[in-house]
Amino acid sequence: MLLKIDMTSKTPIYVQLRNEIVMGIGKGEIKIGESLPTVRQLSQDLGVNTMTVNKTYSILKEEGFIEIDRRHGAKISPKSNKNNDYTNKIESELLLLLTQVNLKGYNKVEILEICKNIIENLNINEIEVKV
Amino acid sequence: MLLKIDMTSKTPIYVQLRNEIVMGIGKGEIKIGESLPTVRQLSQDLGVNTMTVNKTYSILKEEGFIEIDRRHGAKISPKSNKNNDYTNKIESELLLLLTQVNLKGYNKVEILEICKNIIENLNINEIEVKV
Amino acid sequence: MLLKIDMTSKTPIYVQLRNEIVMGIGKGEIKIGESLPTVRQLSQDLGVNTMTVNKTYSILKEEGFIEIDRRHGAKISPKSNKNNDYTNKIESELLLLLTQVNLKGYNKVEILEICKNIIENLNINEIEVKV
Amino acid sequence: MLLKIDMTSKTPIYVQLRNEIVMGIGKGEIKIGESLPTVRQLSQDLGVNTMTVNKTYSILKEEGFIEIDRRHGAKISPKSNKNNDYTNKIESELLLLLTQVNLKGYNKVEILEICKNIIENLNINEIEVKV
DNA sequence: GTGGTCTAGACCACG
DNA sequence: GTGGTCTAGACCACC
Repeated sequence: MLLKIDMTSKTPIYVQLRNEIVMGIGKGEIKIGESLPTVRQLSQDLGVNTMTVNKTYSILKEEGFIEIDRRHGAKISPKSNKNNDYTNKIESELLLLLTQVNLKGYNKVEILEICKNIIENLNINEIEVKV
Repeated sequence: MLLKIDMTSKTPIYVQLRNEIVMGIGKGEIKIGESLPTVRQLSQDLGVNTMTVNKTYSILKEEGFIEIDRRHGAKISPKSNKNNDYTNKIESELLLLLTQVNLKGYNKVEILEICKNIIENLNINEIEVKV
Repeated sequence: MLLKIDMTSKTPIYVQLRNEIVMGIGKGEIKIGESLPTVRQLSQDLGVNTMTVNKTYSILKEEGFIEIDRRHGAKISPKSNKNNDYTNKIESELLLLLTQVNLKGYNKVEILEICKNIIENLNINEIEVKV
Repeated sequence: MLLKIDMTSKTPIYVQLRNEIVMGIGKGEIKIGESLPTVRQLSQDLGVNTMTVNKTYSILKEEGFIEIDRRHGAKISPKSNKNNDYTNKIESELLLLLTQVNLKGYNKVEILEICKNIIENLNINEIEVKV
């Protein structure tokens, strides 16, 4: 999995890193049960502070994407509970996003098409097999 | 249009306000050509500084959602240009979001259903009529 | 001469109007010695305040582009003195503008080409004949 | 780089500052990759508010002249994308400016000479080497 | 340390 | 009347 960070982005580094890892899991580049690099390793590779990577891992753990095993570091979590709070939050973000697409001049059919295209390419099978 | 701000949120006030107004336009609560409250009025109503509201309006103007008419203040913009940069940005956010939904255990059909529900309730007709 | 005003522009109306008239003179759409509309007439046509048009005319007079004759209104001035102060001001604006073009990635040849194209289309002959 | 602000000018401080910095980059007084002073430092040196400098930096960032690196502050951007919207805007300003020079009594040859002089002294080579 | 956000006032340009 | 600019402080998020 290749992790790219833009130091000049407005988005905090720890958020970028979190997003990249989530995308990596989604794409199947890193599989359930596999380990993430150690905090020290990753921070060195990226040239960022260890605190930054640490914060990223804490968030991923909090969100249920990874589990932190004291002995073996951070592993991709096999659980994928449908968490209502979390899902609601994402749905409201989705609403905001699609509203903007709407206001930018796309009609319902076009917006649905955009969504379909994205959904088609989601790496869902791999995950379902594991679960 | 009811604008609610969470003072304890981590999200900056001016961003919350921007999002609320975009949603308000999307829902048709405020229509194209209508005026937004004056900076002073809104800042007083919300109990925030005028510069905060000012910044919100500047962003909305920059994004093309409103226009500032020197004579009559801020109005909802009738323009809805499909801007490629902007659309690409939103699409990548959409990808991230749907990946998360995916990882939370929803399959393709379910995710598509979520999108469909949201799209159904978008207030597109009203907007098209106005344009 | 067609004068177009954008009420939602960041540029003040009286400046837009001043610029449009200068361009009109430059293009030869209105010739030396001819009259501009009265303040009242123009303000009514454009749907702007008479003070606004008044301010535009004052500036044009100040800059030497028009002369205001109490009996016959505003006429395009036949004089075109090379005023050092004014020219210096324009040159520094020119420097700023060309510097930006430069920083946007155009080289000397390209920038010169841009200038040449614009200069070619200036309506200089008409003016020189009049003088 | 020496930055001079005219407190009595009609031009907003943040615009003056923006122009001065663009000129500084153009002249090669500050080179690509180098850092601008911190917001606090510069605001103190100039005797203006931090928010004023902040606004200047935001605009320069928006225009692509600088990048804000979370770790090291504001740096001169190596990018120099030819942006069509931006270029068109500058070209119409150029047309207005050259029309004024024209109306002030300069003929085509003289105007071209003025442009040539300015272009000659643009610090283009330095920039191209750096890129 | 950095930039980002925010406040409670104020004054100005514009129309 | 409107939005735009500015100040002198403050606190926060990030690294």
